[in-house]
Amino acid sequence: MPPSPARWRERGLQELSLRELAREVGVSHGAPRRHFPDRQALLDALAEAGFARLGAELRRAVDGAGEGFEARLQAAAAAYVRFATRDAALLELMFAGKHREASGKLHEASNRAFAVLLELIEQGQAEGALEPGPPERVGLVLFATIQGIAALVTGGMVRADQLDELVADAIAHFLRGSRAPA
Amino acid sequence: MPPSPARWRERGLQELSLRELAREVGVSHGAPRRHFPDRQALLDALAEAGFARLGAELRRAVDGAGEGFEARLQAAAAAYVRFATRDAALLELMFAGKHREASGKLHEASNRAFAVLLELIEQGQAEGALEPGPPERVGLVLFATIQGIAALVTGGMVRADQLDELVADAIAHFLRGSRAPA
DNA sequence: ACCTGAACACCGTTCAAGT
DNA sequence: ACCTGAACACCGTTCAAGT
Repeated sequence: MPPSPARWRERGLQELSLRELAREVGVSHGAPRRHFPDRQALLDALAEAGFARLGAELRRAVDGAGEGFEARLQAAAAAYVRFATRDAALLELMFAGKHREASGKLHEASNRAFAVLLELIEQGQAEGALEPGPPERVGLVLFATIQGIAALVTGGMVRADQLDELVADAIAHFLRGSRAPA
Repeated sequence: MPPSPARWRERGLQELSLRELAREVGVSHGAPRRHFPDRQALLDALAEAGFARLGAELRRAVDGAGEGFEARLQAAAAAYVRFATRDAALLELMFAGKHREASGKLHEASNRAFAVLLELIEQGQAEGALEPGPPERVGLVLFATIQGIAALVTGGMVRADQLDELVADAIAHFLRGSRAPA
């Protein structure tokens, strides 16, 4: 029995088969080659679409969370982790793409998605909740933490229903460590 | 040209081929089946060995860092991230194994490796550097951060030479957030 | 311009047969 | 007990041929 389409979402976009895809669309196995020169090109296109969707979800979360920095940060982190756990295979693909010298268009798509987070960091700095400095650098530990939480969930070390609480804990912990030790 | 064995280490243990492996060892392609019933069994065995090595490296790092909690924590975090970036493909395999209901032996191996970190958390709690509570829970955000940093490096978003500084920053930040707000 | 379908070199897995 | 090698059903990729 071939892996159902749903299996690709939850775990293992790597094992997506071009031939099976073509079969499902009802076209010959050579046809996709006209649109995607090779298998990797298809995966890159999926990753690019993934970044666009991630960016849109982050934007929506931030915009819907009011004006306060902390609420916006919580919302963004929750949205990111939700995306990461719902589409773990896709996120893996998106990161793997960056790793092997992102194809340019892929890199742009990624930058657009992360722009939302950088704006958020800048707001936090303006409000004095985060230390000053280049936003990319200041946000790095924060982003690593969020990404790591997502990894714990997709890795099965944390149950999905503990997710929101863990994210809230992590954000609160992070902000506590960011306050000037005045 | 077949992927060289070195390629498996750095990126993509998933694409390890049983047939190629057998060819390199100079044995027929059916032979490995006697030792590993299927491909996943081989990957599980590799993951199990990976946990054993990770545990040993963590133990060595902690033991070689003196008695102080903070120095030990820094050493353990650095060792973990070093392992994660040097053998990214192996770590991915180790986590993927946990995800699909670890085969028992794999779970045990993982627990042995992480026992080093739990002991460390307990020391931190005893010294008052970390909040009280179940070590598994207290260490979760910390572990997520370390794991996330490793992901940033293997994902190419942070250069390897920035790694040590980033880890030190993250640990310092975390400990600052852990102090009682007295 | 786009699709088809045979062909090639690879897989993992199964299994009868050898020693 | 362990290995061999043919067989089966799958891949990705290439390419001449069709419309």
